[in-house]
Amino acid sequence: MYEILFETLLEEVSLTRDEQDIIKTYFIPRKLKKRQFLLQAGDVCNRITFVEKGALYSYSTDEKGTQHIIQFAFEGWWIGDPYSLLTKEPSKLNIEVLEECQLLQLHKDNEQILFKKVPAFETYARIRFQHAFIFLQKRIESILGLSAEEKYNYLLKEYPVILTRVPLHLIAGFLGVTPESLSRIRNQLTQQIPGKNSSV
Amino acid sequence: MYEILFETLLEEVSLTRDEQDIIKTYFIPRKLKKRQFLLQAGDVCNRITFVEKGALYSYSTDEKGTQHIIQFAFEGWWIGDPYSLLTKEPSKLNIEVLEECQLLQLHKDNEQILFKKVPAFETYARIRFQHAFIFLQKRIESILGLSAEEKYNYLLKEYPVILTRVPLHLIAGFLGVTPESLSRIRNQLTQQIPGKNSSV
DNA sequence: TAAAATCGTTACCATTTATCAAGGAAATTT
DNA sequence: AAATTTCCTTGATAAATGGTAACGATTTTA
Repeated sequence: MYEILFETLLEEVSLTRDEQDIIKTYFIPRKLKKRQFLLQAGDVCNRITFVEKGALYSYSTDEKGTQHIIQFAFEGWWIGDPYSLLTKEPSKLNIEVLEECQLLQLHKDNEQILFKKVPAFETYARIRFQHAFIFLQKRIESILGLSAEEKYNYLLKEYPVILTRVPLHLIAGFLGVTPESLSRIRNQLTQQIPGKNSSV
Repeated sequence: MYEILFETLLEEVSLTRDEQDIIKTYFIPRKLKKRQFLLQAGDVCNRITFVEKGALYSYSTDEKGTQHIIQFAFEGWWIGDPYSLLTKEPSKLNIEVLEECQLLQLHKDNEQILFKKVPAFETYARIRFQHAFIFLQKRIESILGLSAEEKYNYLLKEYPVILTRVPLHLIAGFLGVTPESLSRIRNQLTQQIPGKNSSV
């Protein structure tokens, strides 16, 4: 149940058995089925969620009904709405299940308690945000100036796992293009491959 | 010299006089003039930089020579290349001075030492990355699905300070549009304003 | 102060991407 | 198994944005 969590934590910090047991007591397991919501827009987010198994994604919906995909989350990833968590304002995000999930949730009050009891857990939190920040910075770099085709290729190269587990119209929402455009791009790409490199 | 730094830190965590003195000893002051580089692509970034006074920006340059603006930094902000800092790989970013700067730099080894000596400083680092993460998440949300005009209006509303201190072609690079497009957008907007709301 | 570089704008045309509409394949539900 | 929904694709057209070039205005440099 907590295998992936501690694998993930131990990649970044050292934790004694005792510390691991303390941490364990504050995480609450939760199962969700496909299409269920972990968070609905309008609710305040007050837990961070670790994915032991399954897949989810967070998104906002604009006036036209277009989904803007903020994040996907698979095994070993964290998901939540840090803005709502910080400000206590109602979230503008939905977090929805893509594949049946085994989750571990930590209430933000308990997170603060854990920071005190297990300083290494706060170190982990810092490192986690640091990584998440880098991830987003790279994503922004990939969004700025890249054409839709280049963005898709970037995803294909850097995060192929997303392509294999997420429907294309959500990937379109992640890249900021329409599903139709993404479909056309993929069509073009497959037509380029067949006979190796045409210029040889 | 360290006024803004401690103002900024004390907004998030408590620090005794002693702790403040310890922190002070690890930060190295540095002055840079307009157009000088804090970091050049190819160099490894091993310091984080706090801006006491002035303005800088970080960017990458693609094959076509287009600048992708990653970040601006003004008084009270941090700047660096966290990816290069983490991986020790040569940075792909340039960090250049926009307005003469008074900076405070912390070497990453000293940052680790500070985390041990002053735990509250690590707490601050966590909070800082948390805020930075939220900032980027909002930026991504604004980039996805928003038209160039909407992106500009978003910037105008949320970060007007940027508009007042940064040349327009850099703002274009920040929004991911060409300077020409941004110019056209601004032109359209000024033509809409004149007689209040035309539908009244 | 003269020369050079930077910055912002505009015009024209090309390209990319979105939008609207329709239809088929596959998965899910009944 | 039939019906429904979801997912992906394709075509035709419209809208948004980019690329190139040229022009002053301003700032910086010599």
